[in-house]
Amino acid sequence: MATPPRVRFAPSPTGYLHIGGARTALFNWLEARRDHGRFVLRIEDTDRERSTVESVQAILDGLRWLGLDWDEGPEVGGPYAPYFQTDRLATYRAAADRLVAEKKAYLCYCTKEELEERRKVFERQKRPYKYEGTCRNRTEPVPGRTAVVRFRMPDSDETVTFEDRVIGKISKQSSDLDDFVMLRADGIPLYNFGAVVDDHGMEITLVIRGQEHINSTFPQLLVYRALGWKTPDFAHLPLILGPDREKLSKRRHPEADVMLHRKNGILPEALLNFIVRLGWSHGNEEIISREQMVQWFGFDHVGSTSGVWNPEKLLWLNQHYLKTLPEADVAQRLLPFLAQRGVDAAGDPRLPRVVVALRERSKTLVEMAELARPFFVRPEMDPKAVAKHLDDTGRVMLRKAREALSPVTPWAASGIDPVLKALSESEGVGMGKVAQPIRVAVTGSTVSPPIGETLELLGKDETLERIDAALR
RNA sequence: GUCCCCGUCGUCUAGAGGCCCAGGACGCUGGCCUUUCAAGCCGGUAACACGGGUUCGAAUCCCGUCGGGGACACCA
Repeated sequence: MATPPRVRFAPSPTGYLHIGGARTALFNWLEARRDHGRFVLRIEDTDRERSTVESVQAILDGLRWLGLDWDEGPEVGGPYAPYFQTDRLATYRAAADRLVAEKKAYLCYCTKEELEERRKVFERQKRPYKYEGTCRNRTEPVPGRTAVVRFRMPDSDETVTFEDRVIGKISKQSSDLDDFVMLRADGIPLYNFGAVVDDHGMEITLVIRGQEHINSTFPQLLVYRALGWKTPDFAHLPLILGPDREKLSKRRHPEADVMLHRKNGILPEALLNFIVRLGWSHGNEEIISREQMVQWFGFDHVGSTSGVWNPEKLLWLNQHYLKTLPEADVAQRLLPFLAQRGVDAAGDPRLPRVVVALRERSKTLVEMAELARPFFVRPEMDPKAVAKHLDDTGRVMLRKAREALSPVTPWAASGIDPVLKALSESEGVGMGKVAQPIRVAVTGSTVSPPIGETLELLGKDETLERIDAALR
């Protein structure tokens, strides 16, 4: 507690920001914000085959959309720069050289083909693969080959243990580990080495990551020890599972894409709220603002059981935020969704009122935009709605309604509703018989806010014109 | 297969030995409200994986079984 924590989110830029990554980033961010610490963003771009600059951008965009700002990292710099691993190769080389000199690591000349061959043999024998140490005691280079650097596991078996902030004590036998590759021949580090060198170099005090990394913690711990470095604390977060109960992955779960949710009209507030409750809780609280998260967050209430993605709850939260955020704010965010549907409502004074009228009937901005469209442009008519409500009797009622409506002034729900009510009474029919034909005539569908409100928002001229058009 | 982690309603979870014949939320569902669709309000449904211990007492501690997931690369 004495020194503020330094935490980091270290994604590899091999695709868009996914939900699991976003949640890891969020927990790191919360930990840093709560405790006046620093949130570092480091890009682990050491997989040159798959890393792309587009992915880096996609990840930064995703984090920004969620409002997870980083104190150090790409585009903002910081005292431990650079923050891209491929810009830090000299550091890894130096650490690796030292380990080799101290015989805690060694040069390995085995080829990938040879290793692949051995791996197959192990597989056939149904034994877990482990590097066999072919080069462990080699003293001379193999001509014509370049060497990778391997970590030398302890000769005698021992128990490697650490105290996880979420799970508690976790241990493993070192004999279950093998001499893993730390550095490729071209000097680019592999995860278990690069992460350690950087976490130490960047003075990270707490490593927060997903449970899929528990097993890689053990070799990393041995690297810290070999280098004589103090180890950070670890907190392994429970996994997020897809509906099939398997780890949420880009390959099989489209909902793993953070930006897909944005496209689907989900608000970042809702996504964050949903994600934070997957694995963390604060009593019975369900609706949790960003400020409250920062205030309440702590690892004592992070659970250790995996959570399943639950789209209905996300939608429920989304509607909650749609209903409670200031309407001007929601209106602003709705604009691009309207634009996609050919509606330019920017600056239209009715927009915030339309938002208020629609937010309790929309779960997403997409739904809201669709319901909002008829208020700004002539709608296409839903044939089923027309057939049902604008049949002969419907049209007769619509004509009468039009006559009753035309003298109404001023044009407001408070004046419109009594007129329609009176009509339904004089005709001896329910309000539905009166309102539905009008609703279909002006919005093209059977669903809209209360009829008086709908007509008021639409305006008198537009209302009467649409009724006339429907009557034609 | 080996190793690691996990196991409370369908789902997210509260629960840190008696407050629990288990609470909240989403979903589903009955009702109310109602001019549509919603929203809202009231009610219902549904869980401590199983078996042994420890204890006066266990969802909570220990062991085992079963189940689920994760990791086993010159990916991260």
